[in-house]
Amino acid sequence: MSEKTAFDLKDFLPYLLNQAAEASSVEFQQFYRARYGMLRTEWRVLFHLGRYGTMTARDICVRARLHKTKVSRAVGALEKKRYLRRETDVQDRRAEALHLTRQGRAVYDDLCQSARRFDTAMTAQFTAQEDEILRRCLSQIANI
Amino acid sequence: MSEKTAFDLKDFLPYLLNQAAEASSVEFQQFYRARYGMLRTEWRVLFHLGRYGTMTARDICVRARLHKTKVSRAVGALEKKRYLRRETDVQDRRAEALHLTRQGRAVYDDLCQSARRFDTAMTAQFTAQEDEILRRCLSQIANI
DNA sequence: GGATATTAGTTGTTTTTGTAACTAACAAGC
DNA sequence: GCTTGTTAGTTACAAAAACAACTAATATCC
Repeated sequence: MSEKTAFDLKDFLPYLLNQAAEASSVEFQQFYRARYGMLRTEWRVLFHLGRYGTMTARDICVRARLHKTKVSRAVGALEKKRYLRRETDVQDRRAEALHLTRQGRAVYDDLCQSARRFDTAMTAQFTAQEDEILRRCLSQIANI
Repeated sequence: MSEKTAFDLKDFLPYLLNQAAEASSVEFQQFYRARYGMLRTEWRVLFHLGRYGTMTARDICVRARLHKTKVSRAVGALEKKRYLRRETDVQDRRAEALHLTRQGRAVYDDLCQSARRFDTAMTAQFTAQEDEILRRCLSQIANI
Protein backbone atom coordinates (compact mmCIF):
# COMPACT_ATOMS: atom_id res chain seq x y z
CA MET A 1 0.00 0.00 0.00
CA SER A 2 1.19 3.52 -0.58
CA GLU A 3 0.39 4.53 2.97
CA LYS A 4 3.51 2.74 4.04
CA THR A 5 5.77 4.75 1.76
CA ALA A 6 3.87 8.02 1.95
CA PHE A 7 6.07 10.98 2.55
CA ASP A 8 5.95 14.65 1.77
CA LEU A 9 8.08 16.33 -0.82
CA LYS A 10 9.31 18.66 1.86
CA ASP A 11 10.91 15.64 3.49
CA PHE A 12 12.80 14.88 0.31
CA LEU A 13 16.16 16.59 0.47
CA PRO A 14 16.76 16.88 -3.30
CA TYR A 15 13.40 18.60 -3.62
CA LEU A 16 14.13 21.00 -0.80
CA LEU A 17 17.51 21.74 -2.31
CA ASN A 18 16.04 22.44 -5.71
CA GLN A 19 13.34 24.70 -4.37
CA ALA A 20 15.80 26.62 -2.23
CA ALA A 21 18.29 26.87 -5.09
CA GLU A 22 15.69 28.19 -7.46
CA ALA A 23 14.29 30.67 -4.98
CA SER A 24 17.74 31.97 -4.12
CA SER A 25 18.84 32.34 -7.72
CA VAL A 26 15.88 34.09 -9.28
CA GLU A 27 16.60 37.54 -7.98
CA PHE A 28 20.30 37.63 -8.69
CA GLN A 29 19.76 36.11 -12.10
CA GLN A 30 17.31 38.82 -13.05
CA PHE A 31 19.83 41.33 -11.86
CA TYR A 32 22.76 40.39 -14.07
CA ARG A 33 20.46 39.55 -16.92
CA ALA A 34 18.73 42.92 -16.92
CA ARG A 35 21.92 44.82 -16.29
CA TYR A 36 24.40 43.05 -18.54
CA GLY A 37 22.34 40.72 -20.70
CA MET A 38 24.21 37.78 -19.28
CA LEU A 39 23.20 34.17 -18.87
CA ARG A 40 24.11 32.07 -15.86
CA THR A 41 26.95 30.24 -17.57
CA GLU A 42 28.36 33.54 -18.75
CA TRP A 43 28.38 34.87 -15.21
CA ARG A 44 30.10 31.73 -14.02
CA VAL A 45 32.77 31.99 -16.69
CA LEU A 46 33.25 35.70 -16.09
CA PHE A 47 33.54 35.02 -12.40
CA HIS A 48 36.24 32.41 -12.81
CA LEU A 49 38.32 34.62 -15.05
CA GLY A 50 37.90 37.55 -12.69
CA ARG A 51 38.58 35.61 -9.57
CA TYR A 52 41.36 33.30 -10.64
CA GLY A 53 42.91 35.11 -13.58
CA THR A 54 43.75 34.12 -17.13
CA MET A 55 43.02 30.52 -18.01
CA THR A 56 41.84 28.37 -20.88
CA ALA A 57 38.30 27.22 -21.59
CA ARG A 58 39.30 23.77 -20.49
CA ASP A 59 40.50 25.05 -17.13
CA ILE A 60 37.13 26.69 -16.67
CA CYS A 61 35.37 23.43 -17.53
CA VAL A 62 37.25 21.65 -14.79
CA ARG A 63 37.08 24.32 -12.13
CA ALA A 64 33.51 25.39 -12.75
CA ARG A 65 32.28 21.89 -13.58
CA LEU A 66 30.71 23.00 -16.80
CA HIS A 67 30.49 21.15 -20.07
CA LYS A 68 32.81 22.38 -22.78
CA THR A 69 30.00 23.29 -25.16
CA LYS A 70 28.43 25.49 -22.52
CA VAL A 71 31.77 27.16 -21.87
CA SER A 72 32.49 27.55 -25.56
CA ARG A 73 29.23 29.36 -26.14
CA ALA A 74 29.56 31.47 -23.03
CA VAL A 75 33.07 32.53 -24.08
CA GLY A 76 31.73 33.44 -27.50
CA ALA A 77 28.98 35.55 -25.96
CA LEU A 78 31.34 37.28 -23.53
CA GLU A 79 33.74 38.01 -26.35
CA LYS A 80 30.97 39.53 -28.42
CA LYS A 81 30.13 41.77 -25.47
CA ARG A 82 33.82 42.73 -25.28
CA TYR A 83 34.13 41.39 -21.76
CA LEU A 84 37.02 39.09 -22.61
CA ARG A 85 39.69 38.49 -25.22
CA ARG A 86 41.38 35.30 -26.31
CA GLU A 87 44.93 34.70 -27.27
CA THR A 88 46.11 31.54 -28.91
CA ASP A 89 48.78 29.76 -26.90
CA VAL A 90 52.07 29.65 -28.83
CA GLN A 91 53.13 26.38 -27.24
CA ASP A 92 49.86 24.59 -27.96
CA ARG A 93 47.94 26.23 -30.75
CA ARG A 94 44.75 24.39 -29.87
CA ALA A 95 44.44 26.17 -26.57
CA GLU A 96 43.58 29.83 -26.06
CA ALA A 97 44.27 31.90 -23.00
CA LEU A 98 41.22 33.86 -21.91
CA HIS A 99 41.40 37.11 -20.01
CA LEU A 100 38.98 39.83 -19.08
CA THR A 101 39.05 43.23 -20.73
CA ARG A 102 38.92 46.36 -18.61
CA GLN A 103 35.21 46.45 -19.28
CA GLY A 104 34.84 42.80 -18.32
CA ARG A 105 36.64 43.43 -15.08
CA ALA A 106 34.35 46.32 -14.27
CA VAL A 107 31.35 44.05 -14.76
CA TYR A 108 33.00 41.40 -12.63
CA ASP A 109 33.63 43.86 -9.83
CA ASP A 110 30.08 45.10 -9.94
CA LEU A 111 28.59 41.63 -9.95
CA CYS A 112 30.82 40.46 -7.13
CA GLN A 113 29.73 43.36 -5.01
CA SER A 114 26.11 42.61 -5.72
CA ALA A 115 26.62 38.92 -5.06
CA ARG A 116 28.12 39.84 -1.72
CA ARG A 117 25.12 41.92 -0.85
CA PHE A 118 22.76 39.14 -1.85
CA ASP A 119 24.66 36.67 0.23
CA THR A 120 24.77 38.93 3.24
CA ALA A 121 21.04 39.58 3.03
CA MET A 122 20.30 35.87 2.82
CA THR A 123 22.59 34.98 5.65
CA ALA A 124 21.05 37.59 7.89
CA GLN A 125 18.03 35.40 8.53
CA PHE A 126 20.13 32.70 10.16
CA THR A 127 22.18 32.44 13.31
CA ALA A 128 25.93 32.07 12.95
CA GLN A 129 25.68 28.42 13.87
CA GLU A 130 22.91 27.71 11.38
CA ASP A 131 24.84 29.47 8.67
CA GLU A 132 27.97 27.51 9.41
CA ILE A 133 26.15 24.19 9.39
CA LEU A 134 24.12 25.06 6.31
CA ARG A 135 27.21 25.89 4.26
CA ARG A 136 29.14 22.91 5.50
CA CYS A 137 26.33 20.51 4.65
CA LEU A 138 25.81 22.05 1.23
CA SER A 139 29.52 21.85 0.44
CA GLN A 140 29.52 18.24 1.42
CA ILE A 141 26.51 17.39 -0.72
CA ALA A 142 27.99 19.27 -3.65
CA ASN A 143 31.38 17.60 -3.18
CA ILE A 144 33.17 20.90 -3.05
CA MET B 1 40.04 47.25 -6.83
CA SER B 2 38.64 43.78 -7.05
CA GLU B 3 40.69 42.61 -4.07
CA LYS B 4 38.27 44.36 -1.83
CA THR B 5 35.26 42.50 -3.16
CA ALA B 6 37.01 39.21 -3.88
CA PHE B 7 35.14 36.25 -2.61
CA ASP B 8 34.89 32.62 -3.56
CA LEU B 9 31.91 31.07 -5.21
CA LYS B 10 31.74 28.65 -2.36
CA ASP B 11 30.96 31.60 -0.13
CA PHE B 12 28.02 32.47 -2.33
CA LEU B 13 24.96 30.75 -0.97
CA PRO B 14 22.96 30.62 -4.23
CA TYR B 15 25.93 28.94 -5.89
CA LEU B 16 26.31 26.40 -3.11
CA LEU B 17 22.62 25.71 -3.23
CA ASN B 18 22.66 25.16 -6.97
CA GLN B 19 25.65 22.86 -6.86
CA ALA B 20 24.19 20.85 -4.03
CA ALA B 21 20.79 20.69 -5.71
CA GLU B 22 22.28 19.49 -8.93
CA ALA B 23 24.50 16.92 -7.30
CA SER B 24 21.64 15.57 -5.24
CA SER B 25 19.23 15.35 -8.16
CA VAL B 26 21.38 13.72 -10.80
CA GLU B 27 21.21 10.19 -9.50
CA PHE B 28 17.51 10.10 -8.75
CA GLN B 29 16.73 11.82 -12.02
CA GLN B 30 18.63 9.21 -13.99
CA PHE B 31 16.73 6.59 -12.07
CA TYR B 32 13.21 7.62 -12.95
CA ARG B 33 14.25 8.64 -16.41
CA ALA B 34 15.83 5.32 -17.24
CA ARG B 35 13.12 3.31 -15.55
CA TYR B 36 9.98 5.15 -16.59
CA GLY B 37 11.08 7.62 -19.23
CA MET B 38 9.90 10.47 -17.03
CA LEU B 39 10.99 14.07 -16.83
CA ARG B 40 11.28 15.99 -13.60
CA THR B 41 7.99 17.84 -14.00
CA GLU B 42 6.25 14.57 -14.76
CA TRP B 43 7.56 13.07 -11.56
CA ARG B 44 6.39 16.11 -9.65
CA VAL B 45 2.91 15.91 -11.12
CA LEU B 46 2.70 12.16 -10.59
CA PHE B 47 3.83 12.67 -7.03
CA HIS B 48 1.18 15.22 -6.25
CA LEU B 49 -1.59 13.07 -7.65
CA GLY B 50 -0.30 10.04 -5.80
CA ARG B 51 0.24 11.82 -2.54
CA TYR B 52 -2.76 14.10 -2.37
CA GLY B 53 -5.29 12.37 -4.64
CA THR B 54 -7.43 13.54 -7.53
CA MET B 55 -7.11 17.18 -8.41
CA THR B 56 -7.10 19.52 -11.39
CA ALA B 57 -4.10 20.78 -13.31
CA ARG B 58 -4.63 24.14 -11.73
CA ASP B 59 -4.47 22.67 -8.23
CA ILE B 60 -1.16 21.10 -9.16
CA CYS B 61 0.13 24.43 -10.44
CA VAL B 62 -0.61 26.04 -7.10
CA ARG B 63 0.58 23.23 -4.84
CA ALA B 64 3.67 22.30 -6.82
CA ARG B 65 4.46 25.87 -7.83
CA LEU B 66 4.72 24.94 -11.47
CA HIS B 67 3.68 26.97 -14.48
CA LYS B 68 0.53 25.82 -16.18
CA THR B 69 2.24 25.09 -19.48
CA LYS B 70 4.69 22.79 -17.76
CA VAL B 71 1.85 21.01 -16.01
CA SER B 72 -0.15 20.80 -19.19
CA ARG B 73 2.69 19.11 -21.00
CA ALA B 74 3.50 16.81 -18.13
CA VAL B 75 -0.13 15.74 -17.87
CA GLY B 76 -0.17 15.02 -21.59
CA ALA B 77 2.98 12.93 -21.31
CA LEU B 78 1.71 11.00 -18.28
CA GLU B 79 -1.58 10.38 -20.03
CA LYS B 80 0.21 9.02 -23.07
CA LYS B 81 2.11 6.65 -20.78
CA ARG B 82 -1.24 5.60 -19.28
CA TYR B 83 -0.20 6.75 -15.82
CA LEU B 84 -3.20 9.02 -15.41
CA ARG B 85 -6.66 9.69 -16.79
CA ARG B 86 -8.64 12.89 -16.98
CA GLU B 87 -12.33 13.42 -16.52
CA THR B 88 -14.04 16.64 -17.42
CA ASP B 89 -15.80 18.23 -14.48
CA VAL B 90 -19.55 18.32 -15.07
CA GLN B 91 -19.99 21.48 -13.03
CA ASP B 92 -17.23 23.40 -14.78
CA ARG B 93 -16.47 21.95 -18.17
CA ARG B 94 -13.20 23.86 -18.43
CA ALA B 95 -11.65 21.90 -15.58
CA GLU B 96 -10.64 18.27 -15.64
CA ALA B 97 -10.12 16.02 -12.65
CA LEU B 98 -6.87 14.09 -12.91
CA HIS B 99 -6.31 10.76 -11.24
CA LEU B 100 -3.69 8.04 -11.45
CA THR B 101 -4.38 4.73 -13.13
CA ARG B 102 -3.46 1.51 -11.38
CA GLN B 103 -0.24 1.54 -13.38
CA GLY B 104 0.44 5.15 -12.44
CA ARG B 105 -0.02 4.33 -8.80
CA ALA B 106 2.42 1.45 -9.06
CA VAL B 107 5.01 3.82 -10.52
CA TYR B 108 4.27 6.33 -7.77
CA ASP B 109 4.75 3.70 -5.09
CA ASP B 110 7.99 2.55 -6.59
CA LEU B 111 9.37 6.06 -6.97
CA CYS B 112 8.36 7.04 -3.46
CA GLN B 113 10.17 4.07 -2.06
CA SER B 114 13.27 4.93 -4.05
CA ALA B 115 13.03 8.56 -3.06
CA ARG B 116 12.91 7.47 0.55
CA ARG B 117 16.01 5.40 0.12
CA PHE B 118 17.82 8.27 -1.56
CA ASP B 119 16.85 10.61 1.19
CA THR B 120 17.88 8.21 3.91
CA ALA B 121 21.25 7.60 2.27
CA MET B 122 21.88 11.33 1.96
CA THR B 123 20.84 12.07 5.48
CA ALA B 124 23.11 9.38 6.85
CA GLN B 125 26.15 11.57 6.39
CA PHE B 126 24.86 14.19 8.81
CA THR B 127 24.17 14.28 12.49
CA ALA B 128 20.57 14.64 13.61
CA GLN B 129 21.19 18.24 14.51
CA GLU B 130 22.81 19.07 11.19
CA ASP B 131 19.97 17.42 9.34
CA GLU B 132 17.38 19.32 11.31
CA ILE B 133 19.07 22.66 10.75
CA LEU B 134 19.77 21.95 7.09
CA ARG B 135 16.15 21.17 6.34
CA ARG B 136 14.85 24.07 8.35
CA CYS B 137 17.13 26.55 6.60
CA LEU B 138 16.29 25.17 3.18
CA SER B 139 12.58 25.36 3.88
CA GLN B 140 12.98 28.93 4.95
CA ILE B 141 14.94 29.89 1.86
CA ALA B 142 12.43 28.13 -0.37
CA ASN B 143 9.50 29.76 1.43
CA ILE B 144 7.86 26.42 2.09
C1' DG C 1 58.38 9.26 -39.94
C1' DG C 2 53.75 7.75 -40.06
C1' DA C 3 49.58 5.56 -38.23
C1' DT C 4 46.70 6.01 -34.07
C1' DA C 5 44.92 8.08 -30.15
C1' DT C 6 43.96 12.38 -27.38
C1' DT C 7 42.84 16.84 -26.49
C1' DA C 8 40.95 21.89 -27.22
C1' DG C 9 37.41 23.86 -28.93
C1' DT C 10 33.37 24.48 -32.30
C1' DT C 11 29.18 23.49 -34.73
C1' DG C 12 24.84 21.17 -35.73
C1' DT C 13 20.75 18.78 -34.17
C1' DT C 14 17.49 17.43 -30.87
C1' DT C 15 15.08 18.15 -26.27
C1' DT C 16 13.32 20.91 -22.96
C1' DT C 17 11.96 25.22 -21.15
C1' DG C 18 9.98 29.93 -21.23
C1' DT C 19 6.81 33.30 -23.03
C1' DA C 20 2.96 34.83 -25.20
C1' DA C 21 -1.04 34.29 -27.66
C1' DC C 22 -4.91 31.59 -28.12
C1' DT C 23 -9.69 28.77 -27.41
C1' DA C 24 -13.44 27.53 -24.75
C1' DA C 25 -16.21 27.82 -20.66
C1' DC C 26 -17.92 30.44 -17.13
C1' DA C 27 -19.14 34.83 -14.31
C1' DA C 28 -20.76 39.57 -13.51
C1' DG C 29 -22.90 43.81 -14.53
C1' DC C 30 -26.03 46.26 -16.79
C1' DG D 1 -29.62 38.89 -23.41
C1' DC D 2 -25.26 40.86 -24.31
C1' DT D 3 -20.95 43.03 -23.48
C1' DT D 4 -16.83 42.62 -20.56
C1' DG D 5 -13.80 40.19 -17.71
C1' DT D 6 -11.80 36.02 -15.78
C1' DT D 7 -10.30 31.30 -15.56
C1' DA D 8 -8.70 26.29 -17.24
C1' DG D 9 -6.05 24.54 -20.28
C1' DT D 10 -3.61 24.21 -24.97
C1' DT D 11 -0.66 25.53 -28.63
C1' DA D 12 2.85 28.06 -31.27
C1' DC D 13 7.05 30.15 -31.33
C1' DA D 14 11.60 31.65 -29.25
C1' DA D 15 15.40 30.82 -25.94
C1' DA D 16 18.33 27.69 -23.75
C1' DA D 17 20.23 23.18 -22.56
C1' DA D 18 21.79 18.48 -23.76
C1' DC D 19 23.98 15.47 -26.80
C1' DA D 20 26.61 14.00 -30.68
C1' DA D 21 29.54 14.71 -34.41
C1' DC D 22 33.06 17.38 -36.12
C1' DT D 23 37.93 20.05 -37.10
C1' DA D 24 42.43 20.98 -36.04
C1' DA D 25 46.50 20.51 -33.23
C1' DT D 26 49.38 17.63 -30.44
C1' DA D 27 51.07 13.37 -28.30
C1' DT D 28 52.31 8.44 -28.44
C1' DC D 29 54.01 4.34 -30.05
C1' DC D 30 55.97 1.36 -33.21
